[in-house]
Amino acid sequence: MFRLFHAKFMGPKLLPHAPKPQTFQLFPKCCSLLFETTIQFHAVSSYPCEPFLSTLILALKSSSSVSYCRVVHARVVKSLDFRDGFIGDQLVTCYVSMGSTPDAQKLFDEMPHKDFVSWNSLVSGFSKRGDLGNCMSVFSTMKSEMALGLNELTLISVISACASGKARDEGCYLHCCAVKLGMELEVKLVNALINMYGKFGCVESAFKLFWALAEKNIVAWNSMVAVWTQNGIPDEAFNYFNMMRVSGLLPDEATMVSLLQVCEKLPVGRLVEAIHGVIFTCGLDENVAIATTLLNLYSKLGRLNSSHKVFAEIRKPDKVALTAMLAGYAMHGRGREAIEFFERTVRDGMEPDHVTFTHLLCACSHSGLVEEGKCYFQIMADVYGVQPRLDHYSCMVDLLGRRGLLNDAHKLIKNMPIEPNSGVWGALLGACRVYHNIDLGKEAAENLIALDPSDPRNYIMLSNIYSSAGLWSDASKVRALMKTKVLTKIPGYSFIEHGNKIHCFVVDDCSHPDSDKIHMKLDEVMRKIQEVGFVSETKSILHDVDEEVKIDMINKHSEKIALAYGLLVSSADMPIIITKNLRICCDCHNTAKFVSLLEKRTIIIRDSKRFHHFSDGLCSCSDYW
DNA sequence: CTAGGGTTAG
Repeated sequence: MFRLFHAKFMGPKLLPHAPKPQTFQLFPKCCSLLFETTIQFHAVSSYPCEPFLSTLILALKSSSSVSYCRVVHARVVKSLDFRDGFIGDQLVTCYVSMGSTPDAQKLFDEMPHKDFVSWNSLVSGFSKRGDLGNCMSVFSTMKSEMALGLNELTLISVISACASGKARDEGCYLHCCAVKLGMELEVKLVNALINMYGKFGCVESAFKLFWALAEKNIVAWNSMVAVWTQNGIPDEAFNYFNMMRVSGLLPDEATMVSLLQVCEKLPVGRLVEAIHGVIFTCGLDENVAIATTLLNLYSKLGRLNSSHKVFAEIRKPDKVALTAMLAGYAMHGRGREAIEFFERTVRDGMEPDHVTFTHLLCACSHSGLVEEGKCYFQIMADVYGVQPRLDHYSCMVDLLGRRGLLNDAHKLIKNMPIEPNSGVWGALLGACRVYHNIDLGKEAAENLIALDPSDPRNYIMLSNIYSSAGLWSDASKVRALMKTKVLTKIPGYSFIEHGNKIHCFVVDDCSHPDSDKIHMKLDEVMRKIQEVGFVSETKSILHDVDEEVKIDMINKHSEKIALAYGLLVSSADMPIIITKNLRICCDCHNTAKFVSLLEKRTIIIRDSKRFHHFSDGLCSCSDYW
């Protein structure tokens, strides 16, 4: 009976139709049924059926159930020995990927004939879970126990673990190992090293390794494009992309994803459109990963409509794509739409995870949907089994803080089961600034400074809090402290794209060729809006100077200059899109509202936090930001 | 019929 089943299931002719692991994932019931059937077959027959078991184990991997793993394990122990080693390796991989380290270690220790694959199953398992400690310790045991020396693939696994774990010393040590073993020209290994050095910020080392490679394949080129991207050097990323094309290689998924990510740092819409074109010519327009990156990028560049279009063309959006769309709504302050989208996709079978909830909560907070946010925070754990992480707490503190529920936010932080990070305290501080709560603001700022004493923004914010309360001497003490630590304020920049160029302005900027015209336009606009009731909001100015001087200072903010330039050069039917590296201030926010009404223009300002769409005197953020 | 992670997406 079993023979028949076995032959039918695994027979060579029918093999292409044999269920793949993914199938089991989709049909958990099928999966468990299959387990039961197998166990029964085994009960009546001791026929060794390794291939069948290995298929089963593949299914196990996607079931993420340790108990199923143990059931199969028990059967294996009963009916087979480990002479082959094959099943044992598979089971080790299973246990490790499920996070059941003791099971994996125990089985591994019991296996009599460990080969490279056995060792590597363990090493790569730990590496994949980001468990650098176990990964390294297994690696060193392996190194001392295996007389044969080390295998290239094992090294690659450990190198990857160091890359994601930011373990510099270990990483350099592994590079030495590789050199010692004469593997410094093996493409796969070198690519892993390039990636690692890129993650460490050692662009130079990555560069040297790449150019020493005799055979530069597509992955090597992609790795270098990624290195430039991750280290914020867009020019070189494009440069390497072009060199890659000259060398005759066709860009693939990874190339395009990295290249698109470079554009995130650049406020250049036109460039994205050009890359979008390349994606089409390379026949990559149906690729989900690329489409997701593109969707995300358009959102970040202020073009939610374009995001929408890209999303609509994804034939079968996966969880990542759906979350990217949700993030788009959140980023643009479309709370209601985000909730509707979330509910709809969950109804259609999406299983939300911690990232999904981060964006959903973020959407609630940016739209002031306090009750909804609280509710989702609750059911996230209760219904979906997603335990709140730091990001979720930041969102919740932000949500409560925006509404002025500062004590609730403070209580939430105090009751956190995990140590709050800068995101959490930063959210509280932001709220304290808006609602002028000095005591809590001080506490938040002090915690922030303790967490990162080298970040100038924390001092600036503390100083801001004191200034807005009129406590000038405290404010100047903080600024003096900054000076002794040689910390300087990050200057604010505003960018605007026009005529194939990016125009960048700082505060009180007069360096633009058309500077005179821009400042005349700015004066004109400010006068116009003051005539219809605009009043300057100078609370955020931290210096102890006369009101008039303050107004003069605030009127020279970089976003106002960029806005004046936008009004000067762009056609009336186009939105004015401005990018700012810091948060927009209250006064500039008000200015944009008035200008959108008086000049009948759509103004989109992307600051370091989010987007503001101004039209008809209103902002999409409903003054929550 | 089967085996071990080079790059990239929320």
